[in-house]
Formats: sequence, C-alpha cells, structure tokens
Amino acid sequence: MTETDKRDYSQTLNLPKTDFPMRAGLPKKEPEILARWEQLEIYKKLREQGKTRDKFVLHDGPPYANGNIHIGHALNKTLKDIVARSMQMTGYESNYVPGWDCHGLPIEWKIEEQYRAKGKNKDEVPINEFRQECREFAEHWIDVQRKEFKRLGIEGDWDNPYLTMRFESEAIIAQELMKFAMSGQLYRGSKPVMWSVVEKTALAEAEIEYQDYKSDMIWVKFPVVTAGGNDEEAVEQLLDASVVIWTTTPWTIPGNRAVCFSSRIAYNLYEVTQEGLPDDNWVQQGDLLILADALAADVFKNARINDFKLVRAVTADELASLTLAHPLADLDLGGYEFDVPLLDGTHVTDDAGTGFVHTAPGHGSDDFEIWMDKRADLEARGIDTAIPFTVADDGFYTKDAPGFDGFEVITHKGEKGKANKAVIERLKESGNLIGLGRMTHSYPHSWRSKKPVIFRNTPQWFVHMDKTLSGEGDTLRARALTAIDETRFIPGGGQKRLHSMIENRPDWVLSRQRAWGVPITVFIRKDSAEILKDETVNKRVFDAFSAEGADAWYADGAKERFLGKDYPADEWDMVTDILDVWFDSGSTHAFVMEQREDLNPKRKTEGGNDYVLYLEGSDQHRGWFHSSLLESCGTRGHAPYDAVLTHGFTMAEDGRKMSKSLNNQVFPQDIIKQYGADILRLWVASTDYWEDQRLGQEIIKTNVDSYRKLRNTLRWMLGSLSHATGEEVSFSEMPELERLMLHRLAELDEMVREAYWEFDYKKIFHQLFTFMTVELSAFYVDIRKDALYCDAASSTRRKASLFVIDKVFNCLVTWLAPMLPFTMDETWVSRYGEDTSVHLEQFPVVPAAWKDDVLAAKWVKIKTVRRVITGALEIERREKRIGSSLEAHPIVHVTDPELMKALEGRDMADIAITSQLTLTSEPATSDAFTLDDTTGVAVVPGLADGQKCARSWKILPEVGSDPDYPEVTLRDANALREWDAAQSAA
RNA sequence: GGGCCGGUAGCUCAGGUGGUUAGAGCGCACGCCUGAUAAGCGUGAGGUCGGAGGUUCAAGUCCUCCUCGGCCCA
Repeated sequence: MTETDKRDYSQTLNLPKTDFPMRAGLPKKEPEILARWEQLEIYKKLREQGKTRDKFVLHDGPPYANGNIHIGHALNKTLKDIVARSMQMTGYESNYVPGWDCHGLPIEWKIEEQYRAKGKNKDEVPINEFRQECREFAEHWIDVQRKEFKRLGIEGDWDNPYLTMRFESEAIIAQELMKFAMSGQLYRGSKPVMWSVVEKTALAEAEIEYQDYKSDMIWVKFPVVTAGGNDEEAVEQLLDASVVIWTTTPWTIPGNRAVCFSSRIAYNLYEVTQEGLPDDNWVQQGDLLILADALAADVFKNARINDFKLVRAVTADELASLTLAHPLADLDLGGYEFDVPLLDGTHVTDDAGTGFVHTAPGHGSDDFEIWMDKRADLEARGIDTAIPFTVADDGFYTKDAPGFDGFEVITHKGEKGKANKAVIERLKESGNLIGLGRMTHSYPHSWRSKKPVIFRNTPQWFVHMDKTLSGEGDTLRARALTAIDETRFIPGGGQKRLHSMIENRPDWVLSRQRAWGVPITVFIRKDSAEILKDETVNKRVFDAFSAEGADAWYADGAKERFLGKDYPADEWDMVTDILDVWFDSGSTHAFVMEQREDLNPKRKTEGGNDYVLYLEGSDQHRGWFHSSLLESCGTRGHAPYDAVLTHGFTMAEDGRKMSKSLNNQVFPQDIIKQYGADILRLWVASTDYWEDQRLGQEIIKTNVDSYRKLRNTLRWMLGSLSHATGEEVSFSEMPELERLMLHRLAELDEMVREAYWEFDYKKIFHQLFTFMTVELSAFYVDIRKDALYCDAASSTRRKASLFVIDKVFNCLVTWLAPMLPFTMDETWVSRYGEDTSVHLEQFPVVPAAWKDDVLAAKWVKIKTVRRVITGALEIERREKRIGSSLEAHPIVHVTDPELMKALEGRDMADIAITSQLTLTSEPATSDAFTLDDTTGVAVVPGLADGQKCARSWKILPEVGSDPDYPEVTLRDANALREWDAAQSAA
C-alpha cells in the first residue's frame, strides 16, 4: 500500500462533534441570549410553572435611583438572582420583583444644583413643581439602572417593578404612618439639627463643610448648690466651690441644662492663693475651683492667676452628687433658676478646656444624647427634661432665652450676631466669667452659602421605642428584639449586630424638613398640640394619595379638603415635614409584598409554607433590615422576613476600599464589555461574599481562566453527546467506573441542594469545578476517551459511558445555571435546541440508589495503585523511553492483599491508559518504582510489545491478526466491521 | 473613641468539638500528547496559617494584647 491508499481511520471514530465554540465571545453573545429569553417569555413561563408551588419570596431592597450602577449593585443583584433562580429550580415559586427608592435628599440636591446652574432659587418654585422634577429625575435613573441590571442577566419582573414614588406606594406609606399615629406610637418631640440661618433650613451632614472660623471662647463658673456625701466638712467645702466649664459658643449658655464630667478623668479642688489681685480681676484670692488635674494650670493662666494650690482630689462620686446653679441664675432674668446636674459622659476628655463640658441639649448632639439617656434619672431628681427652643429659625433668641430678646446668633447674611457679646456681658455682671479669648478652629459651614451653621433645637416626629402598647412589657423595642430572635440570620453574626442596635437605639425619628418625600400626614390641634385621630380623615388622605400621589398634601386647599366639615381648619395645623426615606423603604413589605398578588406570602406564622428572605449588604443592619423590622413590628407585631442574608463589601485587590483617588476602582460595565457578565457572576459565585471580597485585574483573570476550563469541559461533553442515542443501559450492566461517576453525582446532588439552601455558592462552585477538572476531565474522560472514540457502536461500555456523560451534563448545567445563566443556557440550547431553556428546568432528580459508598471506597484503592503506575511512567517519559503512556507495559506488583482485591476484575490497562499491563502479587525487586506514601505497590516499567494500532494507537501483539483489518487491534477490527456494514447499508 | 467582623501558598477557597510532615483548584515552571488543539494529560516549586505573648503533653484551631483592613456608630 502506498501512503495515499492508507485508510483515514479518524473518519471511523466517534470523535466529539459540536458547534459549541471554544471561545465564548460573551460580550457579543450575552445580549443575543437576553433577546432570546425575552422572546421565549421566560419570566412569564416561570410564573406559570410556579403557580401552585410554595413561595420563596426574595424581597428586593430598593437601590436609590440616582446614578449608574457600581460593583456593589452588581454583587447585590447577582446574589439575589442566584437565590431566586436556585429556589425556583428546587421547587419553589420564586418571583423576583425589583424595586427602587425614589424620594429623598440626594435627588433634591441634584435638582437644586440644576436650579443654581440656571440661576433659579428653589424657594421661588412651587413645591409640587419641584417635586415633579424630582420625580422625573428618578424616572430617568430607574430606566438606566434597569437596563444595567438586566444586562447582568438578572431575571425578574422588570416590566412591573415597584417604586416608592408610585401613587399607590405613597398612599400606603402615608397609611402606615397614620397607623403609628392612631396607635399612639407617634409623638412630637424635639432634637437639635444643623441649621443654616441664611437658608433657613436644616442641613444633613453631607451638606456641611468645615472651614476655619474665629470663635469667642469663655471660661465660666457654675457655683455648687448642693453636694452629697457623709463627710460634712467635705460637703461644706464643696458648697463654697464652683465647677468651671469652657466653651467656644457663648450664645449656647442660655440653653445650658447640665455639665458633663468623666469618671475616667482625675479632678481636684483648687484654691486661688494669689495676693494683691486688682479688684476688677474676675478671680479673687480664696476662690475655690474644681478642675481636671491635667488642665488646671492652663485654666489659671487664662484667668491671669499665677498662685494657686491644690486643696484635695474630688472623686467621681462626689462630682455625680453635685447640683450647680446656672451662671445667670442670680441676675433675676427669670428662667435660669433651675438645678444644673453633673452627668458622667464618655465623650468628655481632658485634652482641652477644663475637663467639664457645658451641656446644652438643644445645641449639640453629644449634649442631646446624654440628656436623653439620663432622662429617667433626671426626672426622678425633679429636673424638667424639656429641651428649650432658645433660638428661632431666623437666628434670633426666643422667649426661651430670657434676657436676650432682640439679639441674634447669626444674621440672615451669615455674619456673627450680637448674641455672644450679650451673653458675655451678662456673665460678667454675674461674676461667673473667669476667662475670655478668641480662637480659630474648624467649624461647620453650609455647603451652599459657605456661611457658618448652628445646632438648633427643632420639633421632630418620633416613634416611641419603650411605650407600652397592647399590654405589660409589650413595647416596640421588645417586639423587635423578639422578632430578631425568631429570624434566621446568614451569616449568624447579623443577629447579634441587629439585636444590640435595637437594644440601644433611641426613639425613632421619622421627620425631615424637606420637600421630596411622603409627607407626615398628621394634623395637630393648635391650642393643645393634640394629634388628630380620625379614620375618616385618614381615608380621605389615603384615597387622594392613591389617585393623585402625595402631591395632594401640598395642593391648594388641601387642609380644608382633608379635615372636612368636622374640624375647623383654623384650629388645626397641618404638618409639612416629610418622612425619612427609611420609613418609605421600611414599608415595602406593606405596599409591595402584601399588595402584590404575585407575592403576598403566607408564612409559617399564618399557617403557610411560604418563606421571605431579605438580602442586602451588611450596612443595612442600620438601614433597611432595621427600619423594616421597626415598621412591621409597630404595625403588625412581627418581622416582615423569615431570614436575613447579608453580604460584605467589595474591596480593591489589596483589600482596601475602592476609591477614585487611589485609581483602584473596578466598574461592572467595564468587565461586562471586556469579558461578559458571566465572568462577573463567576466571581460572585466563587467568592466568600459573607465577608468583604476583593476584586481587581488579577482576580478577574483567575476567573476568566476558570471559565475557560469549565467551558471546554462542557464543550467536550456536548461533542461526545452528539453520538448519544438516548439508549438506556441497565444499572447492573454498567461498568464500575460509570457507577462510580453516578455515585459521585449522587453525593454532589446532596451537597448542591444543601448548599443552595445555605446560600453557600462558593462551596458549590469550588466543588463542582474541582469535580469537573479532577474527576471528569483528568480521570474519567481521560480513561474513557478510548472506549468512546474507538469502541463499536454496539459496545455496552460505550453506551454506558454516554449515559453517564448525559447525566453528568444535565446535572452540571442545571446546577450551575443560577450562577452562570448565559453560558449554561447556551450550553443547554446547544444540546436541546433553540426552543428550550435551562432556566425552565428543575435540578434533576438523582436516584439515591446511585450512591454506593462501598464502591467508592474500593475505587480509592484503585486510584492509589493508579498513582504509582502514573508515577513510574513519568520517570520513563523523563528519560525519553516513552512519550505517550500507550507505549508502556508496566508490571504492577501488588503485595497488599486488600489493594489486590480491589483490582480484581478491573482492566487496569484501561484505567492507567496503557496498551498493556501485567498485575502480579509477587514482590518486586528493590529497584522497582514506589511512592513514599504508598506501601504494597511497586511498578516495573516496560515497553508494550507488538504493533501500534493505526486506529486506536494502542500497541498490542494482536495487531495484524485479523485478515480483514490487519492494521488494527481486534476490538478496532470489530468496530470497523460494524462501521463498514452500517455504511454500506446506508 | 465605641460595637461587630475579618486577615491560611501569586489568586480563589477547604481546614467538626485543639492531635501525625497545613490541603484543593487555578496560575507559574518543566515535560508529554497532537483525534477536546488559542485544547488535553502529567510532574514540580510555592505557606513558620497578620504579629507577640499565654493556656496545654500538643494550637491555624482556645485566651490576652498589638497590627492591618472593613461595616456601623460617635
């Protein structure tokens, strides 16, 4: 025969055949897949499919509609998608309804910014016109984000998402608020807020910038009025003394109600010993002052005193027992004759000042906090804890600051008013001023006007945390704490975190002095401050909001419209504050979950089997998990969720926060454009998202590599399955190697189902990936390629293998579908056709009978022997005695009877991928190859004898013995005979 | 400053109740194959488990402190 006559045996082999491309081209392919899903109406079909099932509701926490999505959004939505898809595939109806948070400050800012650019002033625009612009702004970003989320492959009701600004939503949010009002949980209190006199508005922390500012500083004596303790002499001594404070805001002195000290700081009583002081010196010889040890010298220096002596230490207990007089009390101004208590506060330091902190609860957050914390104690001491409103919105003092009428703290132009000067004069008169100065320091200014701001007490709306509700011990706090105990937290630490927050939090502030939001739809009686409680009025509000949105509250004539005939409009005030957006989103369970027929879960507590999960970043312990819990406990008595799942934050590759300035940001849009959404999703699936994750170029590259390996293994399966006929092979006929794979499938099935329920995606991905590379690609496939490619069509071994590959394929593709929806769908379609989708499948039922631990244990032994053989061949390869393992004929000496027993009936040549192999229980000579960690196995390498089969490339003596097919082994001759018969029949 | 959480090979992850020389996959290096081929197979080099003390016969695993990083507060 000449070369050209030689038969091309590759034509007779069952080589893998597939159109499934090795290279994915995801950036181009994914949009096509999305279009196909759209066309197939996958979402609709899923809902159809789930109609009669129990529901697994992953209730969406709404992102804020004001910009493109970032990596945190991508992580969050991808996780949600994996949850929803996997729960649907395990037999739940898992409908994902995305939502958006639309009201709030950041959008207001954007609109105001646009105004400023046009030279327009917000205050001159009718409020509903302004609100309309906010609404349109939100709408724009909802559309942008919706497109970006869909591009990630997130399945959900994108055509009907929920929005907090939809009229129905606004109506129910207001209705929920009115429930708090009706049940007596809502009350009007007050709180200091950052206030800009120039703009006559409250400012949020983000609207503040710090600039240097020159302030007046004063040192002021607070004379001791009463002192406690058993030592009479010590008490007498203290009664002659004064506590000294220092402040840079003299204008807050009329608002003073307490002095704070710290039990961690050392204090002493000092006596001024300096003789010959001028009469007009504010401190005189014999004065007794209490000061922090570390600061006394400074204070005396400022008071122009050189000689003083330490009388004795003053203990924290003594300080706590003191009552002081207000420094203005003796001037008969009327209104300062109250007791000033000393409070132990952790915020007090001895870095600067006197070690005592002047505390005006209406003018600072520390001041307010400690005042509220100690409220019960103070009231027990007979101290009025009402916080005075000493400064009006225009910067002028009010009647709550007697003696300072007509003075202003900050003028309407943002300049310093005469308040400080007036206070200082009065203090001089009182004899309690002991030092005066000026200092330049960093001070909060309005972002907009660049003018200084002040902390000012303002009326706010609160919900009681500790008010008794339905009975003894039933408070909002108690309800929430119980609800937390009954909720499943993943990871578990979230329970503790939320619990301690609720345990320690102050009353819930609901009000914001803003324009873009749902108004606090409450009326208060002008003369008594009583809250109107009337269901008819509430109904009018609800109906109007449902039809017209919350704008109805701000429309002309709204007051008369809602109050109706029963309440004279001139006797009632309409609240114009809006609700904090946390109340909006905290009510989503009410206006989304309960309202939508396609959600409306019937949970365990209601006798159903439906399950509700909230899934957000761990920052939402303070946010959405928190407000949803309080809202639901306040109105329904229980948590809105059965489980809370949290994820960490995405850091840059070095573990630090991503930031523009460090230039280490990763944008989802870039990854999608360059690699595809499935690569991003693979990262999500492989990472430990319960903690903070890292993301950067190297990590993306690792995932791209994993993706390639995974895709190629699937591609090979698709190619091999092109020869599958669907013929069943009975379990008893199945070779052990096949049964081993089915056993592994059964094990993996258990793992996958468990881990999906635990939301442990990295476990699923890592185990499946390792299975695919180690057990499938490098072991099973490597061994079975010979049978698959070369065995005759009728071969049971080959059919069994195809059967197994088919099962493995279905399992892997469905199991991975929630994580890699694009690629798995592409894979599924490649096998089952364009009108199918893996996303309409369930996880396959894997027969429990496939599990065979005895078999698995036996194959551990077989693999042990295989490792020694492979090791021996590696030496031969290194020494250039063989290239392919098919050139070898190892003699395998197995002296361990246990191992030998495992090998019985196995074709070890196949398993080791050699052409020939001899097994013997005879001990080998000492130069045979062994592995250190394996006893009882030794391998003497050798070369296979005979001719190389032109078809299967095996080297066997039998090659040439079939006269019809002299170039091949007998197995291949048989296969060719079948092949040729089939060809001629066709 | 306070509460909570985390730091295991270059990367991503495993390492029940403390117990042999700390594992896997990827990547990397080297080799083989050329019928999964911009693929497949094999071998190998990489870690004193953030650091320092302590408890213990024995600690990545328990305790204390420190450090770095994160979230939330102040």
